Amino acid sequence: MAEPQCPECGRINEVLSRVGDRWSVLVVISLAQYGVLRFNALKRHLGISQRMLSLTLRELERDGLVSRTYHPTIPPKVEYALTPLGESFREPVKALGLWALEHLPAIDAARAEYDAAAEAEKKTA
Amino acid sequence: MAEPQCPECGRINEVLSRVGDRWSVLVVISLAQYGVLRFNALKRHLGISQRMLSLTLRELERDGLVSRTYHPTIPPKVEYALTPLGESFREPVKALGLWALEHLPAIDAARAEYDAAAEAEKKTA
DNA sequence: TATAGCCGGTCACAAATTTATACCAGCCTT
DNA sequence: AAGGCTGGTATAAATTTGTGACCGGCTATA
Repeated sequence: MAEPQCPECGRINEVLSRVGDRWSVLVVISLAQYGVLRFNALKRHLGISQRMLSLTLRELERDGLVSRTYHPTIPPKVEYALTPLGESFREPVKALGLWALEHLPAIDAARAEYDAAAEAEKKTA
Repeated sequence: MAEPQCPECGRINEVLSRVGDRWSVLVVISLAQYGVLRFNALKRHLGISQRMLSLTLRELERDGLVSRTYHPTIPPKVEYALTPLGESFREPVKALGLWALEHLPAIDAARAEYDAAAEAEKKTA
């Protein structure tokens, strides 16, 4: 892949490839909603595999969006919460989520139409 | 992967997995900025591979966010632009892009700190 | 007392996705 | 005649993602 002509695109790309994947977005949404969540609570809530949750949380922690607190109780607890940087990510993420929920029907309709047209095309050919 | 306990997460996940990947976001940002762009202009602008641009544009077209106009001139031209649905996606995407540009330094700093701590940890162990 | 389960992970492996590379046909410039 | 531009596609390699088993330490159930 060549370098982008547009340097901003490179930088946006860079940060989106870090925190822009859908698991990260969903983790941030969930933490924003509940404040604090434990590992397995997140896992059940999102329907994510242990491995991906583990990786996603470590990356989010590394990027400073999420804090990890280990409680050496019995049984041990690990709590995850948003940092101030993570909180600042809530706004754009919320906007994205709302748009997603609002326009999902329109997208589904567009998809169906496109697929129907493609199908008709195929029969013509 | 199990079903999510949270049905909203499932639906947000669904739509984000369609239009939430970073190439789609960057294409929308670019089209929002320039209005109309040709295939190779987008390619050079974003630094994306031909294949991924081709796939991304076809998905965006299928989901009704982008329109594709073929001009059978010599040499042939293919122009891409945002549809009204795509236009409505500008706002949340712009918020995301701005957040990305604004907080990239903070993320880089958090990363550096995390990595330094991990490095120190390793030496201790 | 065995057996099973929750806790927060990790490990090895398989499957899916992304990327790089080469190629296509048609026309234009050098 | 050689190479470049147009908008792509085909193939293969590299990377990312997901699956299932396993870990030690504890507890509740039968």
